[in-house]
Amino acid sequence: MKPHKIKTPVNNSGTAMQKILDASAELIALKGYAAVGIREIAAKAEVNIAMISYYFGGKIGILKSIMDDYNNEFKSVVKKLREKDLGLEEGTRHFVTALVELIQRKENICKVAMLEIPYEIPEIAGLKIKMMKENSHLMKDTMKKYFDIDDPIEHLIIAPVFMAIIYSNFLFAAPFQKYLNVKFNKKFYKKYSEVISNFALHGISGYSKK
Amino acid sequence: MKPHKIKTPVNNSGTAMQKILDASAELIALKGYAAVGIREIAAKAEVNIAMISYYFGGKIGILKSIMDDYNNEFKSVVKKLREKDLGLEEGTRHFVTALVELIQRKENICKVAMLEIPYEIPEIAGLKIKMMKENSHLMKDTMKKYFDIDDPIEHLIIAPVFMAIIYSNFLFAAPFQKYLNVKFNKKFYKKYSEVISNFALHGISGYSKK
Amino acid sequence: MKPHKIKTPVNNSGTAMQKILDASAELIALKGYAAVGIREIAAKAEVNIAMISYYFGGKIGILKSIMDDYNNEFKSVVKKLREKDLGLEEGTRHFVTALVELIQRKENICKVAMLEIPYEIPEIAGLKIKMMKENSHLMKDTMKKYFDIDDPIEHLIIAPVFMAIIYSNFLFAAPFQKYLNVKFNKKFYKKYSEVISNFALHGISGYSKK
Amino acid sequence: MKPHKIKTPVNNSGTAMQKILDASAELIALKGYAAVGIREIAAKAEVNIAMISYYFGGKIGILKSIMDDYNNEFKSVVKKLREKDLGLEEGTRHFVTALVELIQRKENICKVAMLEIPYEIPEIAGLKIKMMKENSHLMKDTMKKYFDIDDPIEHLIIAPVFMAIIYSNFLFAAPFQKYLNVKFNKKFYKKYSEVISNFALHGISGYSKK
DNA sequence: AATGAATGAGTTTTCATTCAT
DNA sequence: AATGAATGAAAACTCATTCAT
Repeated sequence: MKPHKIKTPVNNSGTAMQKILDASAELIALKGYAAVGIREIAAKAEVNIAMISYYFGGKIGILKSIMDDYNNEFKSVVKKLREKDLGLEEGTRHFVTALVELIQRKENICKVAMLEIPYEIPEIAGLKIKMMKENSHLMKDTMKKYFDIDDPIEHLIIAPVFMAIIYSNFLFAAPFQKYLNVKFNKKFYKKYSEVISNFALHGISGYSKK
Repeated sequence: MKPHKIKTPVNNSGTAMQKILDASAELIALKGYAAVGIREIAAKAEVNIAMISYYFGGKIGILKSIMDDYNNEFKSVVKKLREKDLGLEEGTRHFVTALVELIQRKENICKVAMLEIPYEIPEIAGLKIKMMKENSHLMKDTMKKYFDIDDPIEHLIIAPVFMAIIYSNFLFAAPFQKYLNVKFNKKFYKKYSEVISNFALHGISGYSKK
Repeated sequence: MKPHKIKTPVNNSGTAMQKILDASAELIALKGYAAVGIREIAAKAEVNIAMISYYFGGKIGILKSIMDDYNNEFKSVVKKLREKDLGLEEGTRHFVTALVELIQRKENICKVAMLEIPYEIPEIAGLKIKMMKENSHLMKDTMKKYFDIDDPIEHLIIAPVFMAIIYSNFLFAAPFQKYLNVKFNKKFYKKYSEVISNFALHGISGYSKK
Repeated sequence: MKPHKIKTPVNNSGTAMQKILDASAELIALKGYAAVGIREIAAKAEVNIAMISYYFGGKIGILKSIMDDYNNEFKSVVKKLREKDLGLEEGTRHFVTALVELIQRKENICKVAMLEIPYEIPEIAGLKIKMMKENSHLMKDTMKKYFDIDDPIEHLIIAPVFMAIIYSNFLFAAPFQKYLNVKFNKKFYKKYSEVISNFALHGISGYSKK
């Protein structure tokens, strides 16, 4: 298993490389990594099957690429947020909005990065865990400023709750979009950001410092 | 593809059938349905490969079995809750507690049933959607009693949020249990039920009728 | 790459396993390991392709099996020879005869084991080197009894020379058998043993102790 | 398959062509023709993959080139030897020395030419057989002058024995050089030529005319 | 002369399933 | 009820070659 240097993705969106990434993200988001074959991907992307190995060094390279993409996007969101140094409420609303915007823009990428746990590549699995911990700490620090939460267990509960709320639509509704007679369009996601932010802020308020 | 009547599962837990189900649930929860092979299952369950086709009529039969199991459990939870006819707060706490208890008891079954969308068997996919809609309606009716929510879109947002909160640990923390130096034991899940209930009740309180 | 326990070869010669081994040895002896495909092997052996993975855990397992077979045979030859405790001349003749007999009996196995160096499986490559060293030592000890050879370099030259002589036909003539209008039959190999033995004994005589 | 005229090799050793040949010979000598891919060759030679088809008309062209090179070298050795018209002993020593020198100088070329039998290109396979026969006749004629060998079978045995002796190191020791704690350097090969010559002359002496 | 992208046939391996016993 | 052998299709991947630039 030789290490394949994944060619740096030039996002010229007509590119074979980009077409593969797009097709992959869509299919994997829908069916899961293992259930999608490279033939299917190649067919959807309208490229030759061999291109996948050529560009990504194998099927798993695609997943790696997607994860990297998401990680970069997510880091960028967090970084921008920190620079602004907002208060609790505004900070929460900005965070939610930015994340929802990201989800809208790269829905498939986000879904794949969230749900797939690539045990096959410990390198990525490790990266994912690392990010999770970082976010967990970030959230803990933020919350300590505003809330009376001492129990480490509660932190362990609340950080995932936040992520789950934000991703809720997208985990438990979006997959059934076509059966639900709804369109998850811009307008919807605007509303969504608001409702989610409200819910989160009220939800956490039980702990607010007197 | 002849229709195979799955043998009614006699839950004598030493049974080949039960061993297959247990092994399957664990593996599928971990890796996803498509990523698990029946050889792997047979090996873990310590039964002969051919037994799987024999008992379940094929790999997909296992998934069907798991889904059915979850559905029955979930229906039972809802039924019991309805019989009790509790108020909002107590009702919510009971619901959350019952669901968390179910997750503890049948973690793998729940995870598989939640996350796998078996497009391959429209019959099950349909069933899943049907259940989702039912629950959505149930939740909508309940909420209408207590809250000022008119916008159908908001309902569409809030129902998944509830599910997401309840499953949050389990989606965003449990898979990394061994990396997080935590034990998700009974004590943890007791706390978890409380925190989640509080969060949900506070979260929704923004809409509470004056 | 999971370690596959190669099923213990039951040499019932009608067996799928044996048919695969026979076909493989013949083809690999002719073309070399890398040049032979498992489809070709399966076709010649008249078994299903999947049987190769089933029995040998993959193409490389066949090579391993062949090497093991040869090693056992060779060890058996050496062991028997040692038990007899013969003098130089008789010992040499016996050794050559036994080896030539082995070559006749399992020509393809011998050729493959001699010429293929399975770098892909360090385990076997190592085994091969180990055997080579053992034989080298054995030969050195034997020769010290009868000959005046001190220079370690000369030992390093002479041991391979012996092997080369014995295998000469088989390396530089047998592959062209059909072009040479000869039949390498029993009668030929009887003569061959004699000539080789004579040649070796005379060849080494330059070093004989006065 | 159009006939490709291989560009006449200009042995300027920095040339892409020469780099390909060097890399190929080394790799093929190590692993065998079939086991080596042109990508591997191109990588080692540090040229673009397409260059191989460009210069050699395909992978097989490389092998052809190597074989031709060896054949020319070998013919040159034989020709020079004939011109000198030496006696048995001196002739043998010269022949061995010249061949060993050739092996030293072009080890990989020799090994490839000796061991690879390119059934895929009948043209080369035929050439190889033709050379083999010529050498065989040459040797037979030479030996008839000095030895009492009538039996054609014995000739068939002895010619390969000679080749095998000369190539012995190189077949049964050189591949394991790094495991044997030896350096096969100039000094070694000088000794080697001597020992081999002695061995051959003594070996054949059993047949010497009274 | 030289390159990187692209191709399609080829490779080995794995899959879920079925069969004979 | 239970097994180990066997199957054929499909999986991912690699190959030598060719093309446009």
